[in-house]
Amino acid sequence: MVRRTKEAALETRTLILDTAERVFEEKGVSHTTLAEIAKAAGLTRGAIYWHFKNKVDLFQAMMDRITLPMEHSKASCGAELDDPLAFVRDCALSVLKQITTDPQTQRVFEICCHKVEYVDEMTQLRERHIECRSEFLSQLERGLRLAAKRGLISASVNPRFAAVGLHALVDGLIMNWVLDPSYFPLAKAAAPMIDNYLNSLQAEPHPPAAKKPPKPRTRTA
Amino acid sequence: MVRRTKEAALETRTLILDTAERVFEEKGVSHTTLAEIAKAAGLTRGAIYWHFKNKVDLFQAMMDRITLPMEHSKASCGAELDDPLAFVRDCALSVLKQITTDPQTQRVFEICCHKVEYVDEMTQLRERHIECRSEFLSQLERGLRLAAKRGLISASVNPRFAAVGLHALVDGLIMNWVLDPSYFPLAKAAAPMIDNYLNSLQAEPHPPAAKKPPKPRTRTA
DNA sequence: TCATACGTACATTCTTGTATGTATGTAAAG
DNA sequence: CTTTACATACATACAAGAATGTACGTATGA
Repeated sequence: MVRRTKEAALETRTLILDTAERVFEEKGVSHTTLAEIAKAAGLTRGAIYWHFKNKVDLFQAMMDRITLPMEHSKASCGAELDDPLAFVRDCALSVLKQITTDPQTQRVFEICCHKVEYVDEMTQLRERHIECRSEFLSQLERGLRLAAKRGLISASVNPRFAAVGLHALVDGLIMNWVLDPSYFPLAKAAAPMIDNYLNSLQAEPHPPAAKKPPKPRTRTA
Repeated sequence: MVRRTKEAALETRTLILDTAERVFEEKGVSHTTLAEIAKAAGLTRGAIYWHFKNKVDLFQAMMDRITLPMEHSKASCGAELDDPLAFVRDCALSVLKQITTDPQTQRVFEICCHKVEYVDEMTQLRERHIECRSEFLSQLERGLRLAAKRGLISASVNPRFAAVGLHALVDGLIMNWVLDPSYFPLAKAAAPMIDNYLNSLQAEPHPPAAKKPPKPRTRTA
């Protein structure tokens, strides 16, 4: 079963990536051997070593299929000028939408959240994640700052921290849903939750919800 | 250098756990060999195998030092009756406080967030995490439900979803701060952010912040 | 004297990287 | 249009190291 044409080779490459995705999710990246991936794909290690330098290279390629499109999609945007809050809302909901609708995104998120250790060469992936977060945050902050300037949100909110909070909310929702999709219906609850957060930015600050807490208490996250 | 007394043996055990914490954080759990831990502790694998069954057992013991106290601290509580919102606020802030003040908690969080793969025997740790989350959520939901009954928050909010959102916010703040503590000053920003979220529950719902988004957009988290 | 608390030695089992084999597509030469 | 030569796309085989679990040795405290 030797494939020779360009297209067939690319099919093989894709098959390896798809298979790696499944095996990585099942066994974890570092507990997965290239022999396992090869066997699951009906190939041998030789095929994998032909298309990829080693396991890390294969993993990066697998990640790139998801992250590269996400990073490139931020090119064309000036829409925040029309309605800054709608822009911010759209930013938050679009990523939630992709997670809840695309199974491949779900698998890859599950892998990079719970099935890989960020050490050695994997640390660059972590730094890339940080960079992405930084850009995403800038988007939100820009929108919120514009909204503040136009009086769409309360003047008392710090756009930077509001953006950090919104991102934390989105991130937390994703993380907890990936951890267990039966936890709550993310697809349906996403929009109201985001809207609720954005509403809180429009409201004038209330008196603090609580006075000095009587005694510190410890809880688990 | 052979230690014999009970106390000395317990010291050795603690030394192993402390060392494992450091090495796990540096190299990742599955890339760390017991020989490395032993060497870093000035011992041999024999000592580790005496105190622990294997690497997984050692890891569990290391986790228990943090998680067991957190789980047991939920025993005595009826304080939510006085001021439910203060109770909720306290729940959220106490866990944030522990993370920002205790270096050991920071290390262990860093490990279980980015330096371990949840497969095989590690999956039970994941399920335990889910259980903890569930109980934490129940605490929040109970408090919010009580607050709703007393008219302390808007009747239009769903206590369950409000609790999920608050937990997602706390979780997201922790995750993003652990990922890079220089990202934002969690210790100082925590309280205002939580208060802002709780305020949003008191406010009557505004008209939606945005009408139909013009076109879907994709962003990275 | 016996259980404890380790250190040491060994056999076995993966896993990796690489070297090598091989069959097919492809393109230039005749 | 064939033949020849080379690159492609894999499969196979091999060597080397690393990690694990266990068996065993040993010295000390009770």
